[in-house]
Amino acid sequence: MESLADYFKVFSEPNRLTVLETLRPGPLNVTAVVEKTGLSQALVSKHLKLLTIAGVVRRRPEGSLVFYEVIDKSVFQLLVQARKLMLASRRQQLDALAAIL
Amino acid sequence: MESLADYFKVFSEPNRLTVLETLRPGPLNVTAVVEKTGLSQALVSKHLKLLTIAGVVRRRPEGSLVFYEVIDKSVFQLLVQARKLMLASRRQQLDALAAIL
DNA sequence: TCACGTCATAACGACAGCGTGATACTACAT
DNA sequence: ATGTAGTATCACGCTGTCGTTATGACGTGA
Repeated sequence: MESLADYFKVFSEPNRLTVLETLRPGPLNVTAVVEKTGLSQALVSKHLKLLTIAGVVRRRPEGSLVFYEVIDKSVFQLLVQARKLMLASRRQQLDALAAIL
Repeated sequence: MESLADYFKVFSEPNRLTVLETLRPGPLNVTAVVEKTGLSQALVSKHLKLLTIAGVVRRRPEGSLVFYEVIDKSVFQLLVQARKLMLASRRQQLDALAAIL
């Protein structure tokens, strides 16, 4: 996680966001995430690894299972704020369009 | 701007963030941004176009110049919050490392 | 009209990241 | 020991995007 851009990059992938959302309610092991998301196991593992490296998620082996959980739930605040800005931007664009037409 | 991931993608590029930061104090024309950032003119134009499409920035032609300005300055709030989370994540990682060693 | 400064776009090569299929690794049960 | 379920990783093809160079388009002043 060198730059701020790299940090944003973590959340710039739909499937990765899906995985992250899956962990919102609480810790899950890999297979559970696979089932909830419908993504392939290899892909889920990759995204979880990336989220771990990014420090967003914590890895906790438990027997033969590996549980992942969100370290700081305030990341979801970031998602919320981003979504708000996104929607506001859309409105801005529509207004600009209306001004032209 | 389909998904939330796409919105994050807007801020996941170092040079694009640099351009955006340049516009923080106020509107600038393209050449001014080029000079402040040291990036090539073509590249700056591209990033500005993307930021415009994303609804982050507004394009305002004025004579032979084209000024760009940030529409909603609360995007910088997003950047700040992201940076905080990023730094917190780093601390988490160091703590985890220390626990192992 | 011509030249010039400003900005946008096209075409291209380079590279990173995604998703898949196959395979390795690990813990546990039989 | 062997098998099995769960997880990680490798190798690969593919697509998207980044940055550059070159060129096009537009407005302005001589």
